[in-house]
Formats: sequence, C-alpha cells, structure tokens
Amino acid sequence: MSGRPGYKIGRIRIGMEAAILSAAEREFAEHGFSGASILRIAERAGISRTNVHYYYQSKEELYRRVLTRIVEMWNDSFPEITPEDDPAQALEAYIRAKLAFSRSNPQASKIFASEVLRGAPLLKDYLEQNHASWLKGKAEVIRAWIDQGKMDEVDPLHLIFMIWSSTQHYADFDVQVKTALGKAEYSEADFSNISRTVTHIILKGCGVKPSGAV
Amino acid sequence: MSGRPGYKIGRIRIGMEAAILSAAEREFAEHGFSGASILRIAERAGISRTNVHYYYQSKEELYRRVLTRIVEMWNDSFPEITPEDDPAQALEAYIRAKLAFSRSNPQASKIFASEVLRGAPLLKDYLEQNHASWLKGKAEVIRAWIDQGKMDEVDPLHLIFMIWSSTQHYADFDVQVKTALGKAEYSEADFSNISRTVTHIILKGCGVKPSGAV
DNA sequence: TCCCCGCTTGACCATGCAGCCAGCATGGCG
DNA sequence: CGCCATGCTGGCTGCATGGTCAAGCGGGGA
Repeated sequence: MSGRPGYKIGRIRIGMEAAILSAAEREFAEHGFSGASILRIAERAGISRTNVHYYYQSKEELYRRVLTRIVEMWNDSFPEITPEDDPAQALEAYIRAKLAFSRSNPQASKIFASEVLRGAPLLKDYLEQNHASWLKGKAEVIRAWIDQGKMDEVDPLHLIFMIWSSTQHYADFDVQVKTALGKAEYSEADFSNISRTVTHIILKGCGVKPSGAV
Repeated sequence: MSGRPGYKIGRIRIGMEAAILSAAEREFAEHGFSGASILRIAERAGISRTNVHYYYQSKEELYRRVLTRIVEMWNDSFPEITPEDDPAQALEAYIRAKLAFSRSNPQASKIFASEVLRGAPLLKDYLEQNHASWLKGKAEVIRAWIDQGKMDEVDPLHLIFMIWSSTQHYADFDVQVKTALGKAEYSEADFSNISRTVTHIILKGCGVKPSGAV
C-alpha cells in the first residue's frame, strides 16, 4: 500500500486472475455455463483445479465475473449516436464497430448468446435495467432521424435488432458460416465482404444515402 | 406382425416416443445438451427416468433424434425459390415463412442455435453435406436475379445470412427482445411489426421493388 | 384361464464434478 | 537469517447424473 504502490500486494494475484478469466472465457464460450468444467479451466490456465477455487470461490462467481467483463467491454466498444448525426455515417460506423467486435471477441459474443439462450438467469437484471434503457436511447435517436425525414419510417427497435443479429451472427454461428464458406477461418476479404453487404442493405433499406465518399 | 397391422406392435411405443421427444425438445432448448437432464425430461413427460432409457438408450441418441427431427421440419417448412421468381415476392414469402417458423417452433430454433454455438459436433456432417449445398443453391438463384438486373449486386450468401439471423433472432434471443419490449410474450402486433420492418429493409436494401400490392 | 411379451420400475453402479480444508511452499521484508 | 502473509496443493466429501439389470406388471391372444 505504501512504497512502490501495488508492488507486493496481490502482485501474483493480478496475473493469475487475468489468466483464469481468459481461460474461463474460452471454456464458457465452448461449453456454456453448465457444460464448462473448472478442471478444464485450470488446465487451460496451466494451474491446478484447487487454485482456481483459491481465486474464485465458486463456478458461478467466476462466470459472473466473466459476464460483467463482457458487458463492460461492450459498453466501451460502440460509438454513441445523436439526433444531429448523419444517419448514414453513424449507422455505418456502428455496424463496423459491431462487426469488429464480433471479429476480435468472438468468445464474448458466444458467452452472451449462450447466456441469453438459456433464459439469461444471470443477466436478467442487466437486461431489465441497463440494456433496455440503452436500447431505448438508441431507438429515440433513430426516431428523431425519422421525424427529421432523414430516413424511412421503420421500427427503430427492430432496426437495431437487425443490426445486432446480423453482426452477432458471424461470431455466434461461425461454424455454420465457415462451413458454408468452405474455410477454417475468416479471411480479410470475407470481413470486408460482410461489412459491405450488411452496410449496403441496412443503409439502403432504411432509405439513407451512403455518406459522401464512394 | 400379422392380423390387424400395427395394432399391438409398439402401439404404446409410438405415443411414448412422441411424448419423450416433445419433452426432450423443451428440455434441450432450455438447457442445451450438457445442461439437460434425463430425469427432468422424464418428469416433463410424466414417466420414470428409467423408462426414457427404455426407448432411447443414451442421452446422445435422444438428442440426435431431436436434432434430425428439427432438420426435417426445417427442410419441409420453407418455400423453394427459382431464378424465374419475382425476387420481391419470393424474398418476402421466404422471410414470412422463416419468421413464422421462429414463432411456432422457438425450441427448434434454440436447440439448433445452441448446437451450432458449441461447435456443432453432431451437426458437422449435416452442415458440410446438406446445408452447405442447400445454401449454395439459394445463392445461385440470387446470383441469377442479380445477373438479370432484378436486384442490386449484393453478396448472395451474406444476404441469406442476414435473413437467417434477423428472423432467427426473435426465437433465440427472445428473452432479450421481450425484455426490451417490456412484455412477457410477443403479441400479434409485434410479429406484424417485425415482419414489416425486416421485409422492408431487406427488400429495399437489395434494390427490389415490393410486389405489386400496397 | 393362462401365458407371453411389451412395458415399467426400483435398486444399484460408476463417474465426473463443485466445493472445502488442513497443511505445505515460497519469497520478500524486517 | 527468520518470520509470515500470500500462494498453492492433495485429499476428502457430497451430490447429480448417465447407464444397467433383473425382476415385476398387465393386457390381449390362444
């Protein structure tokens, strides 16, 4: 606490917790909550099973930590939108950001999906409080754009869900998509393809002109 | 075997297997493969745990049966599309059908999603053989439409994925959506809203005119 | 009436897993 | 050099679960 701050106190702890969280993220993404095993998490992290319990008392506590971390990353990763924005630019930027997130954090996406799929017992609160009002905020901005005649009269909420689902899809259902593409991994070209197609359809579908550039 | 055919032989069996499959479908939809328990499946079906094993030797066998049933329903539920079709009508019909399926068979959707999410170990074969070529067929039709100038130049495969994901979303992520809507269940109005929004964005986004009707 | 066969069940077994505890290692600070 | 908090481990317990088996049940046909 004194001297070199944070030198001794939990120096190892910090590293271990990060390692465990990372291992847990992979494990939960591949097996879901009930399918995940603490033993495998330990093996992934290269430590003993008991040691996982030293840092996280219960499986659920560990899982909760993983979930909140994901939600935090989420909140930090997406651009704000305002009624004054140009819908074309704002939506395009948003789609790009969402897709980039699916690309760089596929596990996060999968864990979230798997949690919602099983009824979101541990995300109920978050969904009801933060997420619902977050969605409401976005929907109001889109509503404003519509009222300003900047875009077609579409249901804002369902537009958001369309963007959400079609970007999320490439992380959650990657096996299905990759099989269809006949590839083991996405290529750069695939991603620009996806980005172009989704952006094109969403923007044009909402009746907004693509931003000035080609 | 002789006499009144099918009278005695497995008369009960037929009913039991159906009851178990139905119970299993609900259980797997709510808990995924590893989270599902044969005991709970038995309780849902109102029979003893051992009796489930009498009809289905192993959990995996039961799960496989559920999966193949879903895939079969799938294959029967969606309209064919041909290069001669009007894209507007064909796509709209397709979206409607897909959405109707998500609505009436949310469990099927969820089970499929959950299986793909965990890497589709039991669907690999299906995905590689049937599903991939099915997608390819659809993509070729869309390609033809594009070449005929009936719609914009969009990547056919990703268009299909967009339709797929945005319709599937309302079954798989229903908790999230329902929370956002502030409802416990979808209403008729919600569904026509969804249908209208998705259809509008997809059709217009692809550059096809809505079919003759208003 | 009696027997056969499909159906049903309770008891049993093995396994994998989460969680706890008591004790051991270790490395930095006095 | 010795102390002690932090870190780490093996072993144990209890529980849920999948799966097997041998024995009972019951209804329809001979």
